[in-house]
Amino acid sequence: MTGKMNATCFGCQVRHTTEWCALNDEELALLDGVKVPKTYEAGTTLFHQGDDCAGIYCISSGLVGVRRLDAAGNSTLVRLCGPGETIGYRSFLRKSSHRSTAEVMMPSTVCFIRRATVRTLLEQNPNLGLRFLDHTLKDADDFEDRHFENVTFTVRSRLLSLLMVLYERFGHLNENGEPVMELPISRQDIAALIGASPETISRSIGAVQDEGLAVFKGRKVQFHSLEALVQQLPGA
Amino acid sequence: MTGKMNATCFGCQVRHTTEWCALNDEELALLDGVKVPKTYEAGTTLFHQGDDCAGIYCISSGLVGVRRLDAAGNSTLVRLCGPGETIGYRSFLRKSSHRSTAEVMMPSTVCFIRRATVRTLLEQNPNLGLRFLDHTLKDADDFEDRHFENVTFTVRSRLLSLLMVLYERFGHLNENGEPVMELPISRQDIAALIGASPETISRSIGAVQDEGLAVFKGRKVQFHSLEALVQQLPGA
DNA sequence: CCGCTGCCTTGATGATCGTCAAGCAGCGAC
DNA sequence: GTCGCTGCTTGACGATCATCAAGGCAGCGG
Repeated sequence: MTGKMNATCFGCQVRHTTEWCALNDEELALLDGVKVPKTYEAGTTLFHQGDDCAGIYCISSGLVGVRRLDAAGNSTLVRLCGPGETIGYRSFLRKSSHRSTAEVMMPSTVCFIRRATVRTLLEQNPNLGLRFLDHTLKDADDFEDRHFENVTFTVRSRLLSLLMVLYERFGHLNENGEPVMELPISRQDIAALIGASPETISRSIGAVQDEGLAVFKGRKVQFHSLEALVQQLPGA
Repeated sequence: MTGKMNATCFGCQVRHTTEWCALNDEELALLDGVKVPKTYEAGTTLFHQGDDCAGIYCISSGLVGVRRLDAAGNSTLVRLCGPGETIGYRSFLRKSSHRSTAEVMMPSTVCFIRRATVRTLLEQNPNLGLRFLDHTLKDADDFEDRHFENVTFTVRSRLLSLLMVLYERFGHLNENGEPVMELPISRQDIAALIGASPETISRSIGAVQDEGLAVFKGRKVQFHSLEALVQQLPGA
């Protein structure tokens, strides 16, 4: 079942943040005609690691997690993608199979665009290619940053850093004007994201709580002061 | 001083592995006329973190290290670039300042190409843009892999992995048919690359040696058997 | 030849973090 | 309700790793 509001690309709320903002009306009509929008419930997988890349996915709402399997077969959350983000595009551009698994983390509506369609659009509109280039450049820089963080930060710092990133997307002020957030992912996934064991994360959260920076109740977090938290991050 | 052999792009040994393989003879002549080739000795820095991106650098021989400064001001080696690789191109494409410092690690000859020249070539030849896209895609995937490695591998595994990567570029068989290699970087830089302290690296090297996998003497390494070493890497 | 300096090693110690195991809270199924 | 499941927490322990400090060893200038 698909929500009425996002049924067409023209009405899509997040289009201007995606690669597709490079398209003109005619091209957008083409895209609109062949895209496959769908709402998924949490737990669904869009594609599996090793699958052929059949096309790319454009998230219109919700949250999708990208996972990778290690040598032992354990699935590790590598990153999160939200509304306005495109996934599977790198495998598409490299004409290779998927290097990771995409799993829906929250109820989400996602549009699928077949490989052939994207190719046609890319040939018609060179600006679309530049958008993909921009996206790839940003991804490369992001991964470089995260690699640097993992090497130079402690688990505690990485946790605080992740909390701030999540807050930017999922946080808000409650009725008392206090910054609060509902964590979109489990502690196990938090652990995988920052490269630590779930137990260590649990203890780290406890420590952050003891210092009065935030209060955790299940997946609900209430921060005492965002400024105090930012100050604790490496780099002043 | 510039070596005679690599004085022109047409004679450049590594051109077919660079982005410039997309250029036709006419475009190559343009590039050849304005490029600035130079040989640097070890220790020189090509550009500093935070500098404006004046153009891109194409390594024709030698080795260049990419460093980043952490909050405390320590410089940590992030990656190595060898002949046929282009550096500074992501800052150029994003029209931003350099996110890292490039330091010559071995005597190297490097060609500098001014920003305006690259722009002109990009406008003339769309294939060149595709080459840059490919390079960026590869970089993004590489960083994703390394992030995954850092999170899931131990220091020992990361060391062995790095040794194999270095061997592919700097290793060879000696007169007795044994695989040997001269390490291009210091232990401190090895430590930074894999995210560990120099002391831990020293001890890790000792352990690898005790197990008979390799013998280290200063920067000289002699492997007992590459197959045995590969088997020790995670993922069978 | 001496002393210096940078780089590497080694040892001792403690902090951090992973692992194993048990207990607990929430939650849906029945 | 209560059973069982899953995810989270806690404790105890050991392995790993960083830190501090001392010493060795080459290269180099005096």
